[in-house]
Amino acid sequence: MAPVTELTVGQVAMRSGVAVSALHFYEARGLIRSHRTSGNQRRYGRDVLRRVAIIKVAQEVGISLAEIGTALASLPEGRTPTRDDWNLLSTAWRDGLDHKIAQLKKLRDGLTDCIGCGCMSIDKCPLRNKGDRLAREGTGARRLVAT
Amino acid sequence: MAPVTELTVGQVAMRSGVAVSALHFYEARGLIRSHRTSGNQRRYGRDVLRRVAIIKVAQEVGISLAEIGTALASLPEGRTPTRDDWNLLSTAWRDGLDHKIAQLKKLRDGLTDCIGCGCMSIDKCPLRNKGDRLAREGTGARRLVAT
DNA sequence: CTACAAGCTCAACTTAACTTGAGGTCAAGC
DNA sequence: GCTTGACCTCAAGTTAAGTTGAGCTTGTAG
Repeated sequence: MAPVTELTVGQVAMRSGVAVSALHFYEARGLIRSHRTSGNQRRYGRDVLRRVAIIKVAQEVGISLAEIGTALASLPEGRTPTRDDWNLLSTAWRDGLDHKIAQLKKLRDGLTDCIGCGCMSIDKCPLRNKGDRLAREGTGARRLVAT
Repeated sequence: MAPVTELTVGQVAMRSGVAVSALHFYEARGLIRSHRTSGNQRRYGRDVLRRVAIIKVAQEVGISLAEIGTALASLPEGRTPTRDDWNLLSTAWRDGLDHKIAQLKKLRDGLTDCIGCGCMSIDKCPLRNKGDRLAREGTGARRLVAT
């Protein structure tokens, strides 16, 4: 009964709101997968929509495609992510988000505290030191919110 | 009395914790400035330390170098930023920070709400839609925390 | 059966924020 | 007066996450 309703790239692009080129890109990165028609055109299962949705949400939370890829790879291959899968991922990501929020708050509070002092001394300013510690958290990441 | 104690790039790099190449880069971007010795070497006034500190803090808060440059440009040319100057900048940036924190919180809460639903439908999931709106906030910015 | 939209691949371009390297100069110690 | 380390300039490379374009193939509507 349920006709497996395969989707073309264009359709996925339209329904997910990401560009076709981005879908190609995600596929090259192993984040999504497709099979091909006899004419070499991509066809996607419905699960791709959910995967793309997850990708976008995760990105907004500040997770890199690489990390998203790792997380998605942990899901049963080719299966539509279940509620439990999603549960796992979102919980982990939410924790990361909490962490990030906490960091920003610290920064903001430091900013507030520092408004009066005007020192910004590298050695003495609490804001600077807080910042340094923050900046060193990731391994060699120089991008702002790499993690 | 106060010997104006000029600093070399190397010294600034050491004391500020940023690479020499980064200082060159900031200078090229107009974020800091130096004058040259007869032998064409850079010499910095002490104010550069504060400027660099401001740059780093602002970056951690997710402000781009371009924006930082604009803000710094509004400071009296060549003067060591005063407490009032810093006050102005930090207040403005703190507002941005508050905004960003609020956004992330919304996202986190959406994530929490969605844990059970497992839907992630593009059209119906509140998280997705919230995210979309968020993503469209900046003008064509595709980088995560461009603003 | 023929347009023409939609797909395909692959390479190159984009932006931010730097880093790395090549090739050459300056300054300070011995 | 020479060696060594810090500087200088300028060009090219790097990463992330895609986009853009060229040149070619598919598929579908009329």
